[in-house]
Amino acid sequence: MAKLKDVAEKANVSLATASLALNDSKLVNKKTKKIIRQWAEKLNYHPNIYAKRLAKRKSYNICIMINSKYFFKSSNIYYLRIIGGIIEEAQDTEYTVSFYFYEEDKGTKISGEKSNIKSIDGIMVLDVIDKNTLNNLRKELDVPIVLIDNHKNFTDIYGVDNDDFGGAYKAIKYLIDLGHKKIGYIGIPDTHPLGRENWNGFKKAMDENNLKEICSFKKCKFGIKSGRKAMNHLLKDKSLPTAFYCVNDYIAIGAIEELKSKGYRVPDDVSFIGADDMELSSEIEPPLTTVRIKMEELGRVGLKKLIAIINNNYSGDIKTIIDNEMIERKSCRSIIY
Amino acid sequence: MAKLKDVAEKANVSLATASLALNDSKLVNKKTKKIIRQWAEKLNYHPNIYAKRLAKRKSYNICIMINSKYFFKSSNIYYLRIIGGIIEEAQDTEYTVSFYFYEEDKGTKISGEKSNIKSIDGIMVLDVIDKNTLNNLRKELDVPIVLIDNHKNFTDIYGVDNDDFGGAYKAIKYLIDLGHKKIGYIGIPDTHPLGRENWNGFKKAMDENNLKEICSFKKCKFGIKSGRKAMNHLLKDKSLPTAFYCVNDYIAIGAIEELKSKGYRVPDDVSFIGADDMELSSEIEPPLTTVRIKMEELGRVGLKKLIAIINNNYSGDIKTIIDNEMIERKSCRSIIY
DNA sequence: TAATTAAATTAAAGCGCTTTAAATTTTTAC
DNA sequence: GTAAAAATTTAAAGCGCTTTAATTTAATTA
Repeated sequence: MAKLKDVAEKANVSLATASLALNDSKLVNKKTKKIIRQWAEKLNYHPNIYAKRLAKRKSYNICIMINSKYFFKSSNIYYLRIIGGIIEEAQDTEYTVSFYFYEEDKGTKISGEKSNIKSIDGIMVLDVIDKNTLNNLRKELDVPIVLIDNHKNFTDIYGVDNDDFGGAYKAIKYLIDLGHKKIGYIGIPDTHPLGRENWNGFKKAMDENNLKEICSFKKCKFGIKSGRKAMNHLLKDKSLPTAFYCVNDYIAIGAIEELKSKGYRVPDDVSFIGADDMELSSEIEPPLTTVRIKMEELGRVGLKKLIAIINNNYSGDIKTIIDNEMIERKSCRSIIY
Repeated sequence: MAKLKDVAEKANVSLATASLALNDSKLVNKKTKKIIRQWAEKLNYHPNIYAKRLAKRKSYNICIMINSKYFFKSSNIYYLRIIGGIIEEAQDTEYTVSFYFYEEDKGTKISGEKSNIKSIDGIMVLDVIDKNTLNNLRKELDVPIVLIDNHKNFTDIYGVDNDDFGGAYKAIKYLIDLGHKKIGYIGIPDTHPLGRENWNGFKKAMDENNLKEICSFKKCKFGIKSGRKAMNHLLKDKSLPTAFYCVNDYIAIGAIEELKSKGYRVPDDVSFIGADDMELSSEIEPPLTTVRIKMEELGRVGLKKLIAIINNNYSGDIKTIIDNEMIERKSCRSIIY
C-alpha cells in the first residue's frame, strides 16, 4: 500500500508538502497541490488512519452507547434504523463509529476495563439513558455528548429528537380532514415524556377544532398485547369513536385485532392511525396508516451534529427536532359525504 | 491520560520492559511484571490503540459488510440480533468492528474511495452476498473472510450458518412427538438454499416416521401476506392437516390469521410451528411455538472464528453450524389421547 | 573465583503521519 | 537593482507504542 512518502517522492516534494497538500492547506501552492493530488490518486494512496490519529492526537472515533437491556430484550427495528442512519452517515466522513453496550447498574466504571472506549472524540446515546450513567459518562470521558431520541429529558445536553408532539398533532389533523369528529386516543401514561408529548399534540389538534376528547385510554405499554387489552377495555364503553389515534403501531395493531375479533370492520366502522411505522405495519390487514418516525434521519443528523460540536463549529439549537412523515395506507377512511 | 512512559517511570524500568510486561512476554521477570502491572492499574493506564496498531502494523479492525439494500428495505430484527452478538463479542477482545454498507452493482470498487475499509484485518459478510462483490472483495482486500448465515453458498469460504435443515427436522419431530401424523409444510421455493434445507429436514423427519407429506405449499416469500395467501390457497384443498410447519414465523403468522378468519381455531383445530422467533411471535394470539435461530450466536461465533483465522490458529471446519433452540409457546397442541 | 551460559533489561530505530520553526524562493515596493 | 515582505517548501521533532540487537545482571559450572 502506497504511503505518503511514496507520493511525495513521485511528486518530487517533501513529506511535509505532501501532507499539507493532501489536507488542503493554504500553505501550499495550487499547482503543487494538484500534482500531489494526482499522484495520490494514481498510486491509490489512502492515509493510514492510525498514523493520522496518532499524529493528530485525535481519535476520529465516536462511541454509540446503547443500553444493552433495551437492545436485547425489546430489540426491534427502532435501533436498527437509527444505527443504519449513523453508519451510513459515518461512511461519508473520516469518522469511525464504535458501539458500546452499557448496563445501567454498572454505571460507575463505564470507561473501566475497556480501553477502546477511551479513544473517542464524542458520544451518542441511543434512546433513554438513566441519570447516573449519563453523569458518569460526563465525568469520566470529557467529550461532547449527543442524545438521540431521548424524549427531551436532560434539557441541557445536545440532542436530536423526534417531534412526538407534532406527530400526534399531524395525525389528528389528518383524521379531522377526513371528516372525523369523534376521535379516540390510545396511548401510554403521561408520566412517560413520550406519553405527555403525544397527549399534548392530540389535545392541541382537538382543541383547535373544538373537538372534545372521547374514548381515551392511556395505560398502555408498548406492544400488541397491550393494544388488544386497551381496546378490550374501551369496548365496554357505550359508544366507539369513528377513529383512533394510537401512539404506536403495535398498540394500533393489537387494538385493531381485538376490534376485528368482535366483528367490527376497519376502516369501515372505525379508522385507525398509528405512529412509528414498524415493519409489520404494512403487512397487517388493513395496512396501517401511520406517522412514520424518520429514525435513520435521527441517526444521521445526530452524527452530523456531534461532529460539528467536536470541531467547534456547531451553532444550532441544543435540541434538534425531526419531523415525521405521513404514510397513508388503508386503515383510515373518509367520512365526508 | 497515563501513557506507557508514565508507568515505566513509576515502575523504574525502561519503556521496552514496560511494553513487554504488559503484553505478557516471557522475556520479563515475573516480579518485574507484577510491579509494572500494578502501576498500570494504579495509573489507570490503557494503551493508545492507534499507536499500538501503527507500531504493530496491524489494524485490529474487522469490517462487517452488509448489503445496504437488504438492510434498509427488509430491515428486520435479523440483522439487529446478529450485529448485537458481534458487538458484544468484540467488546471482550482488542478488536474493533466497523460496518460497511455495500451495493451490489458497485461491486468493482469496494475499497475505492473510503480509506477506512482498507485498514482491516478481516471481513465478515452478513447474509447472502453476490458472487461478483465477493470476488472483488477477495481480490482487492487480501484478508480472511467469514460469511455469516450465507446458507452454504460458497462452500470454499469460511462461514457460520444456522442449521436450517436441523431446525425443520427438529420442528417436525416435535409435532410428531405431540401425536401429529398429518403435517403440512408451508415454505419458500427449493431454488432458495434456505428452502431446500428446510424441505429436506422436513422430509427426513417425515420419512423416518413413515409419514407422507400432505398439504405442502412452497411458493411463499418471506412475509405475513405471503403466509396468508398460502393458507388461502391451501384452504381450497379438501382436508387440512392437524399441524403445519412454516419455514418462518411471518409466514406462520399470516397463515394463522387467514385460518382464524375462516373460523378455525389455533391450536385446537390445527397446530402451528414456525421458525426464526421474531419479535412478533410471542405477541400474537396464540403465542407462536417456534424454532429460534440463535442469531446473536451466529454473530459471536463468527467473530471468534474470524479472529482465530486472522491469528493463524483456527483449525476447525470451514463451515460452522449453529443449532436452533425450541421455543415452546401455545400454538401447538398434543393430540395424544 | 573466573569463565560460561542463561535470564532480564534496555537503547534505539521504526510505524506513517502532522506540524512548526527555519530555510528557500518568489513577489512587491522603492 | 536591491531590500523587504509574502509565499512556498522543507527539516526535524514528535505522536505512543513495539521490537530487536546489544548490554547488563544473575545463575551455573568448573
